Amino acid sequence: MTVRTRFAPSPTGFLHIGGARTALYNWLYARRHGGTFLLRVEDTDADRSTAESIRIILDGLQWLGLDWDEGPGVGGDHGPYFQSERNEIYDRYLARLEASGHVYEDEGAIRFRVPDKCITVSDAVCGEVSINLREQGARRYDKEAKEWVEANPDFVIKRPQGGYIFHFVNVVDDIEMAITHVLRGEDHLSNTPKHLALFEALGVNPPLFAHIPLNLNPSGTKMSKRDQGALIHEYQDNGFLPEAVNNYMALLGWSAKDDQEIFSLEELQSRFDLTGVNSSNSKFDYDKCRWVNGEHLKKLPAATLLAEAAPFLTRAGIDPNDPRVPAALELTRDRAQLLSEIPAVIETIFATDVTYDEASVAKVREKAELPRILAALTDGLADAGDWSVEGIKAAIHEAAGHAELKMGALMLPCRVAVTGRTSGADLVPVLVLLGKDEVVRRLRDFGAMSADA
RNA sequence: GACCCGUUCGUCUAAGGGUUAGGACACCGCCCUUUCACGGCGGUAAUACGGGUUCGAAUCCCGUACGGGUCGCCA
Repeated sequence: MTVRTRFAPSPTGFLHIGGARTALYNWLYARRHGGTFLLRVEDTDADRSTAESIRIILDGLQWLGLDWDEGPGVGGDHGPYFQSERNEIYDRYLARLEASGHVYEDEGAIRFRVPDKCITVSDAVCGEVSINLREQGARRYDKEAKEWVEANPDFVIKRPQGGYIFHFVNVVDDIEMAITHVLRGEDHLSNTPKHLALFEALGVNPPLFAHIPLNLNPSGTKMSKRDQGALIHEYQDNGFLPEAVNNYMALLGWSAKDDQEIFSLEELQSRFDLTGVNSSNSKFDYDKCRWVNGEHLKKLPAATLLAEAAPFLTRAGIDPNDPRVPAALELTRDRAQLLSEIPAVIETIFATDVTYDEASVAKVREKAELPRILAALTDGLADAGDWSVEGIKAAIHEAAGHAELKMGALMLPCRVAVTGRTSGADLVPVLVLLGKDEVVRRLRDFGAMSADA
């Protein structure tokens, strides 16, 4: 039997990390087993679904690289893939339930007759879970009034106005689309007996269910769209790599059972397994997510790094086509965890004016011998014969000798004079990229500025 | 509130009856680097609690506490 999994988002206007992770697990499972991953849009609630809100979700999946084999834009033999276009199919299934006496009308709505028996979900992650829907549904807790009210355990599957309800369309579509494995959030575990009852009434064997634990925010409550890291499009804006986001999402709720933390998508594909999915909720850790991104950044091929960083460079006023950019980018690999942090590391190379950081300047001015250091540096570098890493090092070394100081004593003043701050990219390569004239000019300017002050 | 699921360092997790309870992020220290980082080494830090079962429990069972979820003519 070929594995068929699906991601079935409802268009809410954003792709939430919880949804994205569900999509990832389904995608990985299908890819791992040579199966089919399909995308179905659950837009039965017409108020919320707009072309725009659907587009955002599709864009998010595309950015992550979670391509679907059937669904919007690619078609397939089990379409249409929008629930809003599948009414004729739902009508047909409803007719079957009517014929077998499983439904009845109640004030215009159609209710499904819930069986009075214990229904057991055999879940690949949670084990066996049993519920009697008739007993469970006989009363309902009114949260506002904080009291119990009588309830009809037979749940509605079609509104008086004609629209079908989630539980019903979800089951019908999983049948029609021949879904074999349903991996979804644990918030659906309590709904699953309803779905099993529908499968049984329709005489169809249910798919295998695997309810995955939820991702919580750092305070331990459900991630809302306001929580840091909740929205996929923000990862893109903030300078994350899609592969790193997939890596981190995979780690939230799944383990390869060894000590590996950094995975390429291909590795994830070959390693992902339901037995590695754990059963308790996890809290989102933005710092670790950043670290994972940094690790991926270090491994990126030069050309890819340039392509990924380009929009961020442009935004910071650096021309990605500048011939010095590839070399400059190499200086950022150990210093930036996000693409968005890259410009700050190297912008001084491309700037026409140095921006001096007050604290950094103050630190250097504490030194009594600063004028002597700057003079030695300026003269030494101006006379440097070979403007290369080795040549510059030799020149600085020589300058230190003339000033009767150690080379280390010159490096920080040089850094502040040339770049404006005490921290940044490896200094000597920066000097190389800057060019001798510019470096000497900056040293002179800083020297003059310090003499005035 | 009823029902369901869960509980190992602050966080993500490993250990499926016998380990000095392992790794990673974060944090702290040392080393390396004549700059800034990376890196290396080391440290602080966990089996929620109480009962069983067993020669032996993080691991199996029961209870309690805590957390999450579901209880719609939302998905």
